Amino acid sequence: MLQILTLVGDKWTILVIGQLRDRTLRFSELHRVVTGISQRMLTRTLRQLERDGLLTRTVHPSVPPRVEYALTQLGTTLLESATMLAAWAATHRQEIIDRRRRFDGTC
Amino acid sequence: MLQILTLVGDKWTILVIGQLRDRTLRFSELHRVVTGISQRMLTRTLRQLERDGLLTRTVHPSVPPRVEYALTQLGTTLLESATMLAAWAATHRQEIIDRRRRFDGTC
DNA sequence: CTGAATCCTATGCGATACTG
DNA sequence: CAGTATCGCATAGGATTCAG
Repeated sequence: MLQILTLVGDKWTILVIGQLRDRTLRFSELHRVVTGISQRMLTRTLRQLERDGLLTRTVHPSVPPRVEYALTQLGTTLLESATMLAAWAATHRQEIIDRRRRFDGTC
Repeated sequence: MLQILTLVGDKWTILVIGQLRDRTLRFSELHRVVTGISQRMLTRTLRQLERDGLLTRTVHPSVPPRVEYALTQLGTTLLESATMLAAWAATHRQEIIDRRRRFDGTC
């Protein structure tokens, strides 16, 4: 249970599946659109998501190699749930930032 | 935005606010009901949640000291959103565990 | 009881270099 | 192109000790 929530809380997980919302992307394309992610972390994140059945990894045997990642239906449902949380975050973002500033000021 | 999602993804955050869903708890009570949390992490988690306005910290000047923690309305809305995600996790928990096992087996 | 401060270890993760 | 392997630093976090 905690492992599942930890999955969602992971910074890169959300960003990766967010990029795959309605399209298929190659490794290099993901590397480009997920700003700031290292090759290492992208690989690891994709492996875990594949392992959990949230996305599929399709290898097209060609030269150069071509690997495409796409959300599964399970991954899509997770994205939808996570989107709700993102909506909460977006709604209260400024409020929280303000509180933080005030809290830090009163120390 | 990411900082907000990271907040939710944090292991202890969810467990702590979950315990405060419908009641006020003292530091020592939280320490007892949030299984496995160290004193250090409980303190830090509570500070951050207070800083972000998700809970209130009330000190009753007495001997021995008595400090009570309670969710704010903002904290309650977060808990509700997080609960939706927890519902997703609960629903698909077994499925994910199975997929993991199968994935690990085919290596 | 409710913390704050210190120490110490494990791990996370970026950077870099190498492979099919 | 799509990774794997290795190194090295920074940070997280547990254990312990001290304080109001």
